[in-house]
Amino acid sequence: MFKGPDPKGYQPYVRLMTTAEAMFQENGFRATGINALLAEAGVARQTLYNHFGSKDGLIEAILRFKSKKVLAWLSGEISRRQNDLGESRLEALFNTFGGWFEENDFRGCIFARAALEYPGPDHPAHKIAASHTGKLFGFLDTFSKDLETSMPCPAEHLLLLIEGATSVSAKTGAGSASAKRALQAAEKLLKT
Amino acid sequence: MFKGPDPKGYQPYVRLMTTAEAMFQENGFRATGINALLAEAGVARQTLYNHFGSKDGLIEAILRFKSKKVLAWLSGEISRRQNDLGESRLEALFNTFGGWFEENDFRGCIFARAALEYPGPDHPAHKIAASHTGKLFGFLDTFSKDLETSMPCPAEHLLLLIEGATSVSAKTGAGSASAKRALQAAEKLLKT
DNA sequence: GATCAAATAGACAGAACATTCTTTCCAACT
DNA sequence: AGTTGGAAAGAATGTTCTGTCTATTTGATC
Repeated sequence: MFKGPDPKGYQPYVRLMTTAEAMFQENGFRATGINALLAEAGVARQTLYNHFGSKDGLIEAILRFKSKKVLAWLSGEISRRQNDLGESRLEALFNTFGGWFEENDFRGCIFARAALEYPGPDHPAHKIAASHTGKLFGFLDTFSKDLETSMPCPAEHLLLLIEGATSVSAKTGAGSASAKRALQAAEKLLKT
Repeated sequence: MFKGPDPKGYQPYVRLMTTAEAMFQENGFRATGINALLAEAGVARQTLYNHFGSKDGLIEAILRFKSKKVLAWLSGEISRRQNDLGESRLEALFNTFGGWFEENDFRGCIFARAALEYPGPDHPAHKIAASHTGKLFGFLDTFSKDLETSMPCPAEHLLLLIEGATSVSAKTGAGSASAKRALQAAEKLLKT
């Protein structure tokens, strides 16, 4: 195993982040022990505490990181689908989520999990989950500005449909089917 | 503390169930330890294992019990709101959920939590969560039969909106506001 | 070559965890 | 009166958990 300071800069930090992201994603926060995490990442125990202070600190870092990553991925993927696949804006939005649901390692939304594993509204992880939902709403709000429609509050409705599809997929493994239904509903609402 | 066999029949079993329901609801499954649970219920350790075999067994029992309870409560509450408050069927449906979101001890849906705390699709708890979603869909399906509409697949859309509102409320504490939005969307979809 | 910061290995503490076990106790039934 | 079954109480199991501490090693910098 590797020893000494990192020649390339932040390898242990990065390895920690990526494995934590993967393991929290796969099994949840409480179910993922520090020991297993460190073994998987090939990182020393102290390194974790030097960087993050505690397991909770690591969780917060992961959630903050993920929030940015998700929003960036979202707008990128939407553009990509519009350009490469010729999908409409709305199609691209829901199909992006549909594609996510179809991934074979899909285990639900990490922010929903954070909010439910730490249900106290004052818990840092819960707060980040709430804040991410706010940012997603903001994204949908500007997203729906370009959407020519007389729909009264498009972002609210889009958020509901997306969250619903995500939740249903996480529970039943319905995959992209629920995203298709959500798209159907959104299209109907748009034409109002 | 109480001793000996139960004069009224199943008090320890019942106390176990009710406290487990409350504590799993409040803090989650993994976060709720057996010791705290037993202390809160005032029940002996062995009694739990005699009745349920394991903590997982207790969790399964709670989820199965809750599934029936929720569906019964749902139809009861809908009828009540129609009769007592003069709400329409659709209003009653969403306002029932809205009322739930407003409860001060609302911490999200216990089935969503089960599915996310035990994300493996083969885990018993996850399966029960999936099955409950199926039953909720069934309920919405018969519910929407009486709903005169040309809406193509009403139950699917209603499920998406309800799940969405529940998920958003659990994360942001939006309360009944998200239920109102969902109702708004459902009404729009209905008129199609 | 010496120094310094960062990472490693691993022991360790202390708590919490689920589960098993034994013993005691009491109420109901025979 | 004696037996039985369910429950209580709590000790003991072994595991896992987070977090701390120490000592060592490494690579980069001066």
